[in-house]
Amino acid sequence: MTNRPSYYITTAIDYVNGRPHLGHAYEKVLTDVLARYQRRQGADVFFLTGVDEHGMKVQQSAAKQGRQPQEFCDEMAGHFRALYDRLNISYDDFVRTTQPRHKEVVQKILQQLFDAGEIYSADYEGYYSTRLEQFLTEKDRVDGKFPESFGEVVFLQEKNYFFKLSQYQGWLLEFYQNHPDFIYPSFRTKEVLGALQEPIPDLCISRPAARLSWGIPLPFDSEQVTYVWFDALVNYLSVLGYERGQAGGRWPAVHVIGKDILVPPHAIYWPAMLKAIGVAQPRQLVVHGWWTQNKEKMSKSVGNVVDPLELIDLYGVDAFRYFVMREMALGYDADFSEEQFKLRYQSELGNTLGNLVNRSVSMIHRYRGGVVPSPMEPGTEAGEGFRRDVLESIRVYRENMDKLQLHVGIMELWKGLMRVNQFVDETAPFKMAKDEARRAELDHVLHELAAALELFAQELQVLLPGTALKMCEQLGGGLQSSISQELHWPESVAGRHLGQAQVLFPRLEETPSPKPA
RNA sequence: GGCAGCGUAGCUCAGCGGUAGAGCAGGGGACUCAUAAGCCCUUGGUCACAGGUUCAAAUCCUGUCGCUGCUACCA
Repeated sequence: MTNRPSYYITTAIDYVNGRPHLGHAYEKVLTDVLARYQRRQGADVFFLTGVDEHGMKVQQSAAKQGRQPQEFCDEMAGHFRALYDRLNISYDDFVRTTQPRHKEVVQKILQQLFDAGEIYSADYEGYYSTRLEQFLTEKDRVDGKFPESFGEVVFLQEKNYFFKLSQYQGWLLEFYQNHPDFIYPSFRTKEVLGALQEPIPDLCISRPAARLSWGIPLPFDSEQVTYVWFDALVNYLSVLGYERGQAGGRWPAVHVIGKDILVPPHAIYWPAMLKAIGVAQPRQLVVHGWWTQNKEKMSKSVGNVVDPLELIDLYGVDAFRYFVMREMALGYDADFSEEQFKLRYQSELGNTLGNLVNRSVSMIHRYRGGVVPSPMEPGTEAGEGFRRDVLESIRVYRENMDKLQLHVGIMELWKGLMRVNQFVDETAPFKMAKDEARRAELDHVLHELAAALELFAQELQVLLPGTALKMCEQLGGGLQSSISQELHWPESVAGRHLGQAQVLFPRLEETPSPKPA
């Protein structure tokens, strides 16, 4: 047993029908940063990500390639997992909806609800497009006819199962009125409340197995397979284990999702489902926005989809993590442009951070043989000011992280780094080095530099885990997995033997023009 | 149509009741430890527009315009 607070955080599970893109990568980095941040705060973090593998599109894609759905899923899941490993995502578990542990929980929940009379069967009839594999509504008609794009349209009558969602409308309304901070950013709550103004119909949760075979069979009707939400959403519970009304010990979760799956799935279906099975509501929904590319919507048809792997190959994992966290205000949309990426890389990572580490480590090597000297006794007013400014930037960074204002927090941290660069110039250790009489002063300045960098390295392991590790190697120390309550100036760096100076973020070469040898 | 978010320096954004801010980009300067990096100074905004509340409004209220998004009986 531990007395550390539990923190269960999840990403949306990605649908394996397509390759992962920038949006997928962003969401996982975001969740990873929050998870790592909480771990440093001392929380007992459990971080879940994974993939959604059932459904018509997967069934069709597999068939198109003449393969079994499971085989197809195995390959696609591999792509996602490979990307997340590449991104240094510190997930504790990777769920796949085709895993037995998941199917078992889905069936338990369906059976529980069926037994409780929360699920009923009904016949549905309507026009159905065989080409799109979906039912059509009257508004799909153009001039009284279904357009050519639907292909053959037939009138179908079939049996389906429904979840009594409509009876939770009043409860949902009240829930959101009483929990204005359940969704971050809170303005999204208004969208949910808006949706709840209209009557919500019961939720169809099944498909005849004859039409859709790639899914989890209903435990009470083998002719039917459950459809989308009772499969996908349940992943959040299934990895924790579930017995009637009893979620695993790490529940409730913080769900990180995109704005596209807030209403209705995560804001309406999921709370109602949890309520129906007697499980507590999630702790919070963190809803992020979308990336555009040079102000245009990213889409496969426009051909402006950004491949995260390409960027990582070119600039490194940490540069990618930095950019997506720094550029997007959590909850809002942001624009992706490689120009902007390069600017931030060069200026903020290369110059402000990388060069600072490099110049500091180099000076300690050059002037003190790579051993961090001891500071002077009670610092001067100016020296105290430096410490105070650095600590303040970290304090404000954390304050903003706590409020999920990640990009603001990062800006604050960089203000601190700039303060250190400023310190180098105002104390000019390279001038002190030429004057033997200023030996103690130089010792002090070099110590303060190492101490400041030590502080930043420890903070940066959340955002830039690889870089933080490199910084620690150069500083002759190691990463601390969790933080102490009070921020304090690390005098313990005195006496450390530094590692070799190494460039963290190499300058980007100009447009490669062939140079004569 | 309903609702929401945004509209602050060339660009990206912070500020959200008390004399307009940061980073980048542009211009100038002093330095040399360092990835021709860093530091200092500087150009640049009637805080979309119009009303209102207030001793005082980017900051609160109303309206207008612009951009974006969500939503309008897919079982």
